[in-house]
Amino acid sequence: MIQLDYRSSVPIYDQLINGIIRLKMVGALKGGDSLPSVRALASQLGINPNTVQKAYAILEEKGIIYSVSGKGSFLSEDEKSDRAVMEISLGRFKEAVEEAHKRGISREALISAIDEMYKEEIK
Amino acid sequence: MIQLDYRSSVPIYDQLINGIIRLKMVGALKGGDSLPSVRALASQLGINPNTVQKAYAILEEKGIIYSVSGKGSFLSEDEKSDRAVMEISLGRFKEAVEEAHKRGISREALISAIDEMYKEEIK
DNA sequence: ACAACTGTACTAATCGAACTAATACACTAA
DNA sequence: TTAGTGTATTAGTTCGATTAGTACAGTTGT
Repeated sequence: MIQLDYRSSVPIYDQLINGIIRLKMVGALKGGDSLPSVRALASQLGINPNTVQKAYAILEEKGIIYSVSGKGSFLSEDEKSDRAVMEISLGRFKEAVEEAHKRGISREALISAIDEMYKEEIK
Repeated sequence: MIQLDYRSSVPIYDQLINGIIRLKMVGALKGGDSLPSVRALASQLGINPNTVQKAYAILEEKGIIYSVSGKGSFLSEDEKSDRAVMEISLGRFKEAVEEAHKRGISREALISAIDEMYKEEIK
């Protein structure tokens, strides 16, 4: 499920958005799957329904989910959605790369950091 | 100089900290160099002296600068400081790598993103 | 000694975004 | 009809960041 860190400065709705995107990236959620209702997810996580709705609204705006009044919210199935998800995930990484680049960190230092994280899979 | 984005959700004092670290990474500031006084930098940037002091206090805590009452604030010269700076810069990047890893993004996709940013230097 | 700087410390007030709370309405399905 | 869904709106709360003002101690140059 989605892990929330209430102490983090990252807004809850942002953590929700990231969580759902991640579940899709990992394959735990697929196109057409239904999401928990606004109220259900809110009570499950102990937060306000408005916060969930805000997250859903933003995800819908990005074309990653779609909502139908009276029925529920579902993950989009078109490939545009897939691209949006990858775009967002890579987008954050690119920001970090740009930041590192501005600081004069070498390409090799970055790749080392990556390999350190991915080493289990390299062998 | 240091660029501030007042619209950003990143606190001003954090932007200050990053800015100074970046100036050191790039070599614009070196060990022993004096920093602007708390009041001078504040008025130059149009912010409150307390905000600058907070940034300086945190930088001092990390060993990146040191302050002397009545004299001013200066960049540390020991290599421990250099390591701290690199640590912090790389630390943010590593977080991004971990995030991408959790999402199932491949090592190759990350390296492509890096090369895209560093392409001018590769040729 | 004095004036003009420096860093440091403290308290109070302000501001804004995030979040909560409560309610209402329209749609869908059993 | 009843119970679930999404959506919308308004008001209030909470908390961290920031500002504001003041004070004190050390340094430097005159």
